[in-house]
Amino acid sequence: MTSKKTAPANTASRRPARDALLEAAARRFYAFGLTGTGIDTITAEAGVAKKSLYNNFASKADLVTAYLYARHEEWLGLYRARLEKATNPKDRVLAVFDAYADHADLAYEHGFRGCGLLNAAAELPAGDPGREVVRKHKEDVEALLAEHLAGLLPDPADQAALARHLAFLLEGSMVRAGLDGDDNCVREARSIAATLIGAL
Amino acid sequence: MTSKKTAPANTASRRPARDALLEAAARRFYAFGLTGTGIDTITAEAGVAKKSLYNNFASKADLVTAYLYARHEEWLGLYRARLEKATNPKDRVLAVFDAYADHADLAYEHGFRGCGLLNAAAELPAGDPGREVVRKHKEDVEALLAEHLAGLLPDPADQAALARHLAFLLEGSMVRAGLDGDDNCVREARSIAATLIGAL
DNA sequence: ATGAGTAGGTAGACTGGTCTATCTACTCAT
DNA sequence: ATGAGTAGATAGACCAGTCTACCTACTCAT
Repeated sequence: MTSKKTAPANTASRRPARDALLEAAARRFYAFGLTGTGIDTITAEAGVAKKSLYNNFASKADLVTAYLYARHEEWLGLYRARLEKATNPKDRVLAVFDAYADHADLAYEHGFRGCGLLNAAAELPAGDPGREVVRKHKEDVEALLAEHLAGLLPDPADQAALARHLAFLLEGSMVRAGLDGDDNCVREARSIAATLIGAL
Repeated sequence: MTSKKTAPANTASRRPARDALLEAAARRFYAFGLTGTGIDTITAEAGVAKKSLYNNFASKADLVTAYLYARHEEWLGLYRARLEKATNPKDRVLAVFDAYADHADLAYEHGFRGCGLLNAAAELPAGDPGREVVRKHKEDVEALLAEHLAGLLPDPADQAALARHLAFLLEGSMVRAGLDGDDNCVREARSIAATLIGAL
């Protein structure tokens, strides 16, 4: 009775090349930059044929875009996990800061270098569509802050203003954390944010 | 007689290759990144022989380091000009923000892309000495803030804490400004900072 | 159940071009 | 005649991307 798929075992044994590629690309792109990482390095690290890269992605630029989206999703996963544990508006705001710290704490075998999306954007020239993806991500994060602030501040203008303040604070701390190679700055920013919200 | 130098006209007409190189490198590195800019592009834009590059700099990495220091100095110049016009501690703090906005307003023929030092650091791998130069610059900026805050806050611990808060705010706004392509975020951060200081 | 087709994988040669860096040979002002 | 510049050839590594040739697992019609 072949109506039941025996496939799962097989598909598991041969891991889709796309996943291996994306994972290797993420590691290398984060650690050594977009331009600093060659196609051959990625296929070698993924243990995959070069043909497989071009079967799954139209070009290196396409792989870069996929990396950008994957990193955004990765952060969202971290954030959602933190959000579940938050029981009040204040903790939900701080969950955004926690997710950033969590992202910084992921085991980076070649060292922590700050926000991967920002680092990627830094390599892209002014009009590049990839920069737009990153801009969007940062706006999403700010919107999340504003949303949770709605539970603490009645006036939408106040919500937006404080969300912006917190977004700048968080972003700046992440930059400095990347330069330091650890997440201390982000934790400091979290506590500044907590004070700011606590005063409401 | 040749005792009187006719040189000035000559030295002016034949501008030192080093300066032309540094200027071209600054433009290209900022707009297209460190790795994204080749040596040939730089010498061509500088209108200089390749040999002249290697007469004046040991390697491309050496040129990158010179670029990093030059950018730091450029910002310092902008800051000092703003500082001269400030007559009280509050305005001196805000002069730091103004200098960032001024840096953003320099005519970038290929578009504004945020802090050049940060963008450069984003391309350098974790242990690279260039990252240390950038880290140092950001710490200097924070120290400047703390220094001016001393005229507003008696407790050194309070000065340091607020300096950090303002430094994160400023840095984060610069990042977002770079993503947007204009300096609006930095101006917003300045006004948030003004409110924060005004409340003292 | 078998056998052909299909989808997606492997290894690696190859093209055309770019990268950093070195080097030769010439010019010119002091 | 020396030092700093010019133009440009050259070396050797590396780049993105294409391509041939082969392999393996799964699907499905017979």
